[in-house]
Amino acid sequence: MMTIDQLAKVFKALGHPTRIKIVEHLIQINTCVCGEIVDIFPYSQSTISQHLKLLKESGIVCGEIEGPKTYFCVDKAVLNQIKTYVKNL
Amino acid sequence: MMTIDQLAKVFKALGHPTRIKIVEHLIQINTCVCGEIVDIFPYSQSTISQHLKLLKESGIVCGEIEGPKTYFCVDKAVLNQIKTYVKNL
DNA sequence: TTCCATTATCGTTCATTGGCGATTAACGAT
DNA sequence: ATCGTTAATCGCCAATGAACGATAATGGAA
Repeated sequence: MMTIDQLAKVFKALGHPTRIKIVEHLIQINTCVCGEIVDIFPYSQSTISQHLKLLKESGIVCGEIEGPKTYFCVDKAVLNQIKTYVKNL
Repeated sequence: MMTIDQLAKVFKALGHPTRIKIVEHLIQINTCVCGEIVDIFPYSQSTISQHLKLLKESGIVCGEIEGPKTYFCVDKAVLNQIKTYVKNL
């Protein structure tokens, strides 16, 4: 089970339109690199990188460094815990 | 359907442990006044009032003024929309 | 090894948040 | 009409967030 603090962190991470859209995109295409997200959104590379960092720190997203690239994806386990929590509210 | 911005607002409102607990409490007891919440949490009346204001502005909570008191409750319609959204993620 | 591509981090700026005490506003009861 | 109860608002402060450009760091390719 997630603690309230962990839950709050994830909700906080989702509390920004751009980050919601990033998560939706990650779910759709399963995995992608930072640059691809930068291309989609009208924000600078550093801003997107910062959003991804927040999402990672909350646990909802994980990133695997592979060479010079980092592959980001949604952590299904965490997502499922969020789903379960919200369902039982 | 809710817009991404509305969703983000609700998630942001839930992005604080105290506010999550307030919402959980409101769901359990259906409706209650501000003072009752102040009694439960170790924060001042003004702080709790501010949290409730944020929750109201996000739409997840509504408050009905009745005399000197305000009765707060969770907006089931909004909650259900959140549930639906999260389920379909 | 030198260059390019990719991402992370730093430093800055402005706005927002979270907490508090004090004050104000609104209403009921005396 | 005054007083007590209840909640909202104000002003303050320290901390965090969101955006940016610039810089650093890493690894592949030439």
